[in-house]
Amino acid sequence: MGEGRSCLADWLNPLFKLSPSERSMLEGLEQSRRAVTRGTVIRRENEPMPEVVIVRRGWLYSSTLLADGNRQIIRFFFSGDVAGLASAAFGTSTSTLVAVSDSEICTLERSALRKIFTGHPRLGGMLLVIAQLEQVVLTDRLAATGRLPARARVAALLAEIAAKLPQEAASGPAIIHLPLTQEEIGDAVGLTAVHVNRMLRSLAQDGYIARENSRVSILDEDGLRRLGNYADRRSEIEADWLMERA
Amino acid sequence: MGEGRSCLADWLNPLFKLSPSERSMLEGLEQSRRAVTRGTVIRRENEPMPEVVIVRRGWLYSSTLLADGNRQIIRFFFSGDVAGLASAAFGTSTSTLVAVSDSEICTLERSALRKIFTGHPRLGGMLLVIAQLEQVVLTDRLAATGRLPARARVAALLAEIAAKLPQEAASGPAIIHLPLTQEEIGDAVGLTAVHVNRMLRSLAQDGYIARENSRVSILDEDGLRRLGNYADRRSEIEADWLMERA
DNA sequence: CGTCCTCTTGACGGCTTTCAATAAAAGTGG
DNA sequence: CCACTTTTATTGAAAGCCGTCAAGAGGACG
Repeated sequence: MGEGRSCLADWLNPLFKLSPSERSMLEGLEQSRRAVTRGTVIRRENEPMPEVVIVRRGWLYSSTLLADGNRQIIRFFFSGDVAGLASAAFGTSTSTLVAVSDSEICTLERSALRKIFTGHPRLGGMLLVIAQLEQVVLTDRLAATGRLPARARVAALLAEIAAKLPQEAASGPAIIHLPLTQEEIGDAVGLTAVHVNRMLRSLAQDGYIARENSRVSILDEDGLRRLGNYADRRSEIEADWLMERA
Repeated sequence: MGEGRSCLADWLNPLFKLSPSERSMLEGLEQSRRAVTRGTVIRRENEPMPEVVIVRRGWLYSSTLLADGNRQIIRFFFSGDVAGLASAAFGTSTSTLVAVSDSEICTLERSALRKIFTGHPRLGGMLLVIAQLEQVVLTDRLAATGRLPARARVAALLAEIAAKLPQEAASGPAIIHLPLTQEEIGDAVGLTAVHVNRMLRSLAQDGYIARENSRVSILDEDGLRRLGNYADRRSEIEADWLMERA
């Protein structure tokens, strides 16, 4: 990772080979860091949202409330992810943003977007690429929610989290710390907490995972991916039209 | 609509007041028009996709296949919608694109994106705004699929189509021509064709709609919207950071 | 130590799917 | 334009998945 001063730059660089000026632009923008503790509500649905949020460290989710009071968790955000790009199009937040773990975020004024697009068109294009990646991931989630049975949906969620959450390097099976309640998992995949519990038990019985408190060992990551129809979309990005520096 | 030579420009102009040079740029890009008949597969999943597709007239949908053979219809595209922006980020199509009705589309080379971002940064920003709008709409669909019962999901779909499909101007209730099979409707909202049939009947019995063959009369559009938790996101766009011309 | 939240498990019920059969509509070839 | 075939729509019955309700256990926190 190189411990850059901009984690968005660290996220983009492997894909696009940022120029020094592009990198320094991003570093200049990611000024206002803020630490948030687990459970903190960073942004509430329908509140004014003047800034874009970038995750430096930790883990967030965004959710929305339906008229009947049900909640749907839209997606999770990990280190380097841009969490509030919707503010590019809407003045108010379209979803509630909550910290899953203790995290560090930084914010980026909307006006900075204009600077990016005018001063560094190629960075603007990258923002579009990011948006498209997010859209395809959302699409995968929609397909899973609409067409897969409960157990597969839970498997898909675990596969995604296992793939994106930085692991403590270790030899044995990957162990992820899951500070999500089963109700939150249910809100993410469209199930009740009770049924999430049953599906987790079922996945454990079949040897896909093992559980102890809020730690989950991923015993068969490939199996989870197959079950949940999971694809790593980030590795499929191919934006050659962006590669020539303008 | 003004019958401009670029329907993307017609789509954008009410929101952003395009400059003459921006408009002429878009008109220059939308060269290769093509007529497609109902049912035509414009792009197939995982095929190379070198272009962005814009809908000039008619109506498309995009879908994806899961490993178990199930299909999920992702979304519908209407006049002015940009159907293949994902090609900005991926070299291959992430979904299959099919014409619902006889339609006219035009395509835009990927290399044109670079011209847009470098020559007209503000247009680049608009593309990002479009992407965000699409994402929020997708989010609404995910919430409906994950959290609403069958009847409400069908209502949401009808509400969306009624809102976006250009109506034949008439005095009575809006009548939409629905050349979708009930299986396709089911693939869009995550239900079987059989159950879609029952839900349509139920909606008709309760006076929300009336049906005759493939025509659906929308008798209570507000009611459908309430049932389906439908929101017109396009009207919520607020991208003032884009308004100053660069 | 008590309270609250979360997890766990069982029993039951309802919504949705599956299976099946018929009717209606649309497409095809003569 | 008419038989013929294929697809789509419709409806009923039965089964299954998931939600609801309920009760108890285990932890976290004050």
